[in-house]
Amino acid sequence: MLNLTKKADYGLMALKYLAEHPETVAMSAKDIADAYGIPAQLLAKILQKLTKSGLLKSHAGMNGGYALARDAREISAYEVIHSIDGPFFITSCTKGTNGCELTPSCTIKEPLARVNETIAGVLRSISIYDLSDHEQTAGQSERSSPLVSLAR
Amino acid sequence: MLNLTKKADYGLMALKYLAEHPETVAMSAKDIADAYGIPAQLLAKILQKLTKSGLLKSHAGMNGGYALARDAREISAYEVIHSIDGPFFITSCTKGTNGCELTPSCTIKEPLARVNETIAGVLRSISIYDLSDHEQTAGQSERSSPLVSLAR
DNA sequence: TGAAACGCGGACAGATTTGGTCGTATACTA
DNA sequence: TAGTATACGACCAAATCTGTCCGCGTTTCA
Repeated sequence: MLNLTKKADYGLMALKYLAEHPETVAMSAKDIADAYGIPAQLLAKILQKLTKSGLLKSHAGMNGGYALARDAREISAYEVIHSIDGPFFITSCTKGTNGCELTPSCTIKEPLARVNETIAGVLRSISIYDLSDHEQTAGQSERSSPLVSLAR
Repeated sequence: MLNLTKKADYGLMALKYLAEHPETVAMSAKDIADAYGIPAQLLAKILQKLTKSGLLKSHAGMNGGYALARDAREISAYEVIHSIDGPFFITSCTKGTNGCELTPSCTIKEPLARVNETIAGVLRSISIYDLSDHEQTAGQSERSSPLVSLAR
């Protein structure tokens, strides 16, 4: 199906939300969850993962919560998805540490590995900032660089 | 996890196999399954789907089997995946016919829809022929066109 | 004309993944 | 020390995926 898990969606939404509220020092998992109507405890676990990956900073205790560890422009969708869902591979055989032993004749994964890398590149080129609504819709200044360039 | 299902893998492998044996009039599902060591009955159902989608031609009866309905260059990986796994969307909310009603605030899917379209474009640009081993590794004549070009 | 080889298609069971909850421990603040 | 928040593991339910079984229609060939 080639789709992200709901967890990754939630993670992206949460980071987007944080990016849109830069004035707030920290937002609790519950605040964000309520804003989007997603399960608070589930989101909490997702944010914990993102914290462990270094994308978020956490602060326990009263008035605690989460905040972006870096500028929204410096956090790519790829990092978020990778942190939550783990390394993704388009082919199911590339999963294990050892290639598909069962089907040594699976010669298909070599070409698809390039496709995989292309998709990863696309996701790497998207930042949380790109996802968020930044109202200053002036000229598309930093839109000059192509999102993808794939050479063989 | 953003990966293809095993069925899609199997389907691509089977088409690749057919593309590499153009001299054969028809190959039975069992033949292909044996060649790769994948479950024959499962592959049979996959090939049936591909037949219904018009990517394969089938022939029942003795010495029957499947053959590519078009030239391998004219069948894209996108078509194969789409036939087997159905329409894929990177975001889980874009799934239903109606957007995510539960979370009307899910403003994330709009930017990701473009990513989705990019990935689809990549897959559309890959043909079964690209996957197969075509021994005439002369000059990369038809490799001049870029696989992806994404403008905003 | 009948048997063998093959595609067609639904039903279904087992395995795996995902989504979500609960409980408890820990950290910080007032 | 009470209250609020993160941290983390165990656990369950639902959905999905993988694979099998079975009966049927079709074609070929002896």
